[in-house]
Amino acid sequence: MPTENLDETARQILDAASRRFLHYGYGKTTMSEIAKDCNMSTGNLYRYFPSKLDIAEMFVHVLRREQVADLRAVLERRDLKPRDKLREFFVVKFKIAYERFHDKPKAYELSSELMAARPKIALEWENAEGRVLSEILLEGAAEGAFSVEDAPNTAKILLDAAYRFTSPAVFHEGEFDGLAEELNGVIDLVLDGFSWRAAQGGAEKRKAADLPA
Amino acid sequence: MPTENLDETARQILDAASRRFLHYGYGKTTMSEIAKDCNMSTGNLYRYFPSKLDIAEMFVHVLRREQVADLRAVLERRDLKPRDKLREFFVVKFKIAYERFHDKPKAYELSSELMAARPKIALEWENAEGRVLSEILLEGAAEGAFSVEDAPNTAKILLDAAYRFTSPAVFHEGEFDGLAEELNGVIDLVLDGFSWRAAQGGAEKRKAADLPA
DNA sequence: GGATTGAACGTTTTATATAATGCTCAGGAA
DNA sequence: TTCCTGAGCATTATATAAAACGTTCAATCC
Repeated sequence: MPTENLDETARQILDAASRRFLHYGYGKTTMSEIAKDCNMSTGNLYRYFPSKLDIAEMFVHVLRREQVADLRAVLERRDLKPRDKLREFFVVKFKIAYERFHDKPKAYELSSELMAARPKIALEWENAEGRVLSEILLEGAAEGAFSVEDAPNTAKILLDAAYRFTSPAVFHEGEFDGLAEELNGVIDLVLDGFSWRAAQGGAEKRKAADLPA
Repeated sequence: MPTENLDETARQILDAASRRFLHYGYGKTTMSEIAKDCNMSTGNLYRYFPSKLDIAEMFVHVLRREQVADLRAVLERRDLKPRDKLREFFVVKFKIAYERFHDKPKAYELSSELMAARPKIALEWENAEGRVLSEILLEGAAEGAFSVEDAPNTAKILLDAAYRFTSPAVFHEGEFDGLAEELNGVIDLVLDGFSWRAAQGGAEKRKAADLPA
């Protein structure tokens, strides 16, 4: 997905659309409004974007790049050990989801509509986050703090375990503090799981023999 | 919530309503249809239920009692050790959510509408499940398999960690096997966490000193 | 007198008509 | 030739009218 190598006109269109998306929402901004903001005709918009939905896709692409950058910033902090980075990764992700939902309801609505129309781009985003998390895991493995057999898969499992705190479809009211505490509880348990695996000298595999016939 | 000590007429109403709810959905079944099925007037329905929504509430109450009974059956199995009960608890809960969503879409829709109108009853249900899970944890603690400081709170944390696999708002397609595998990955990690805590001889507390200033 | 009815009320849902929107493309401007 | 326009088309959204619905209660029945 290009976002720097955009024609200047395309950037102008994207900016105008973004302002209206944030203020009025996707459904309430029209192509002719965007065109008027840019002093051009509706037809000309289509020389830079195939459709209105593609403008929206580029818009959330920019938003999400910022989010992934915030998460990557956690990875690059020098003052945190891998275990603390792991916790901080999810705290930041939780805050992003919570604040987005509460402060930018229009952006949330836009994301929802886009996900419904373009399910695939949700996967790309998850993968980008998973890659950052994998790097944290590998760093921890290198230092002996974790014992990670398959970093991408472990990252996916961790993202699953924290899903409750990062899925925007879930938040309801001013329950931030309670949720944050529960998230820390999950992270505590997960970190203890890693401690156990590290102490065992390797990733534990579930033993099928333990299950009844 | 009473469900056995129901007037026979109330039971008749509930049965008629349930059939229509499952077949046509909540919105598409009318009070006059229910009344006609029971050979009575619409007015008479209100002598047994305060409103249509209360009939729906009783309907899902019955459904969910069955689900909690399925979960409690796991607790009472003699052939499973506590750790396996914990895994089985979540596998059963996952299957319930998945099959409900795929096989009984109308019941799912009904649940959603009821949750929107009566948010409190979702909490009751969660608490009922949490109680069963707490008992599994306490059993494990008694045998030394787990080290659990606060069983209800730990149960809540575990339910959070498995939220991805039990929230009906999440399922999309025939992704059952993949999700089941990920759920087992989460359980593996959680069980390793419990192993660590048991080995440490007590529930680990997160140390604030570990976090940077 | 206690149990039941069904017409009547205010509200919600649905059906319909009307306006607005996303997008295309033949033609004009640079 | 290259870039741009805006009227026109099919579709979607909005506004409005009509029907149906949940609920109540005075009248009716047993």
